[in-house]
Amino acid sequence: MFETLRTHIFNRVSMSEEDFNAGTVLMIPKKLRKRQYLLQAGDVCRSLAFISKGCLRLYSLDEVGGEHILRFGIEGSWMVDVESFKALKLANSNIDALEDSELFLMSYESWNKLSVAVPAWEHYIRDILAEEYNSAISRISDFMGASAEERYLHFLAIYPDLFQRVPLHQIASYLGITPQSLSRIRKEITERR
Amino acid sequence: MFETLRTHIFNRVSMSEEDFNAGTVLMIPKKLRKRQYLLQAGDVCRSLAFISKGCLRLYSLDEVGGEHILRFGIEGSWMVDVESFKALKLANSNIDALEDSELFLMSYESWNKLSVAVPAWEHYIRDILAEEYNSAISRISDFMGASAEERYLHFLAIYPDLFQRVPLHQIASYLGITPQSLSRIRKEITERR
DNA sequence: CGGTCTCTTGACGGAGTTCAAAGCTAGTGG
DNA sequence: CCACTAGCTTTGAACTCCGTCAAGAGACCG
Repeated sequence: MFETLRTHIFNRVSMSEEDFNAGTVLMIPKKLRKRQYLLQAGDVCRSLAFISKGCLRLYSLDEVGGEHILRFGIEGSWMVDVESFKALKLANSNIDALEDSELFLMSYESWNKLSVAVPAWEHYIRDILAEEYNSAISRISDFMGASAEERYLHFLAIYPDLFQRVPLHQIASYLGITPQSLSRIRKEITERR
Repeated sequence: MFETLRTHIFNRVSMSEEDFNAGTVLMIPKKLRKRQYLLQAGDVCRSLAFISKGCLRLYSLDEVGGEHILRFGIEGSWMVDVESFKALKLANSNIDALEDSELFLMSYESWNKLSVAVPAWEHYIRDILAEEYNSAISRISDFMGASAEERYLHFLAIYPDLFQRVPLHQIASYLGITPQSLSRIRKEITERR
């Protein structure tokens, strides 16, 4: 049941089997259907979510209703609106499922207890946060120095199978370009080889 | 001596005076002159740096030698190459001073001891990391949805006095545009009022 | 002073957007 | 099981923001 999570943790930090179980007993399984919200802007993000199967996106809306995908989450990654979860503030972002998905939720309260009781879990989550921070930084770096085509190629490197799983216009949104532009970039790439 | 740091911490987490001191005794003061490196790409980032006075920048270089400023740090903020510090890897980024600056350094070893011994410090740093993560996310959001002018206005809102302290071309680099474009944007803004 | 660093302005070009239309695909209900 | 519709993708044409190249004017410091 927790195999994906076990692998994810043990690859990163050393943790005893008991410590691992101390965390997993606090987790609640949840299934999400395609298009179903995990979090809607205006609500409070009360849980950390580990994705054991499927694909989610975190996105915000601009003044004219356009969606900006800030992050994809696939099996083996965590999803949370950090800003909202940290202080139980109202969220500015939305999280929904791009495929039927299976999650394990850990509530704010459970997480606070766990992080005090089991330092290994605190370290694990801090590690994840640092990783996410780094990938955010390299994405900023990408926006500053790379063309849309280069960003698309980086995306393919980071999420090798995602372009076959999610619609093109979602990927375009993640890259910060229009679907039309991404369509042309794809054409350009295939024509070159 | 540690007044800026004291304010910064006590605004964020509750911490006893003893816990606070347990951290500050581990910190080493350091002065940096304008243009002096705190970290050079290829070295390892072995310290967290709290800026009590001055201004630093963290930047990377692209293939053609262009500088991309990923972050400014002013008095009351922390500077570190997270990727390098986390696992003592070789850094891809540079950190240097834009003004004569005063720092307090906490070494990797000190930080590890402290975070185990004093959970309040661990929470504090985790909090900072989450804040930085959020500001990285909102910067990405900016690159996706906002024009260069809007990004400049956001920059002014976040760093109200920085545009008087650092050269225009550094700000342009932070915004991901050329100095020429920023010059024109500024002109445009002043002409409109 | 003289050189380096910084900022401004102009002309031109290109990457990506916007608007519009049409073809394609997949899901849904009759 | 087919037909229909909504969502997705592609393509074209015109336009726009910003980058590039180039030149010159201040400002600061040794």
